[in-house]
Amino acid sequence: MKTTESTFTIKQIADQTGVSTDTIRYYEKISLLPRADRKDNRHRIYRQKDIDMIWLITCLKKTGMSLEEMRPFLAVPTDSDPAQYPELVAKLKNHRENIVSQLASLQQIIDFIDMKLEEGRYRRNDLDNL
Amino acid sequence: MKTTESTFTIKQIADQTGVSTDTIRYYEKISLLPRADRKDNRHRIYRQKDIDMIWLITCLKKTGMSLEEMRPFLAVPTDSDPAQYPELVAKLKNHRENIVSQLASLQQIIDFIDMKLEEGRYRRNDLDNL
DNA sequence: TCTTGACATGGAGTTGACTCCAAGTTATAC
DNA sequence: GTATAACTTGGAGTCAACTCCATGTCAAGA
Repeated sequence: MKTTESTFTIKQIADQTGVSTDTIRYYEKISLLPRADRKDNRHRIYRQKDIDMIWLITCLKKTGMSLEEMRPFLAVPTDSDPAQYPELVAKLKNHRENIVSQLASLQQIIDFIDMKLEEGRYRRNDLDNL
Repeated sequence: MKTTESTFTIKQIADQTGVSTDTIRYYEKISLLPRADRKDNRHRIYRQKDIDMIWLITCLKKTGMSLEEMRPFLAVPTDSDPAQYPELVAKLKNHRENIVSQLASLQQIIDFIDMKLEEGRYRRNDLDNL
């Protein structure tokens, strides 16, 4: 009872994800993305899971992860049992810690911004309170 | 009743902040940091506020902000009234929004990691739940 | 059939952010 | 007084991550 999954062109997923077609092809070239399926005319075709993967890349990028560092994360089959990949589990845990401490830093910056924005009466050593 | 503030060498603040001396000089060269005061022997001297500023740079960098983008943030005198800088207030508000949405994305990744780590029984379409 | 447009490929060029280097200065240790 | 170490400067080199370009293919419309 499998419904036919809708497919997209490279331009369409570029528009959807905000990542340029050149960049998507670049990600494929460096094997960050798997080689996309092709139509008879050699044009790439994409499915929802490809969009998810590009979204994950942009999201990890925002956390300061380099393309090289995120390779192992992208290599996990999305329907797999993580217990099968102990090294990856360690990496995930480690990056989780990085993100958590980053969250704390971000929160501090937001606090600083809020203080700057909302309280003109604090005139001294705002940065000290970071 | 002003106590003499302690000063540091470039090497010392490099060690304290985890930013290399070359990078600190580079930040000064591109005027991201103000020109540091010099001793008689032309060596740079730093104070606590300089360390705070470098800390702020690394923190903003982690939020995905480029060096160029953070210039206006660094230009605020730390003892100033933000109401005097309406453009900066707008930029701060805008970046605050960016960070908040980034926090949400990070939280989603953490949820994804936790799911991967803690629940081997979810075998299908984990990414769909992002 | 000819043109147009969206795609393909390989490779060169660009940009931001360092990172390294050579040559010079100054203070301290021997 | 000379060697060593810690700094100075200007500028060149490196690297990741694109971004652009020339050239070519293919399908559809006039």
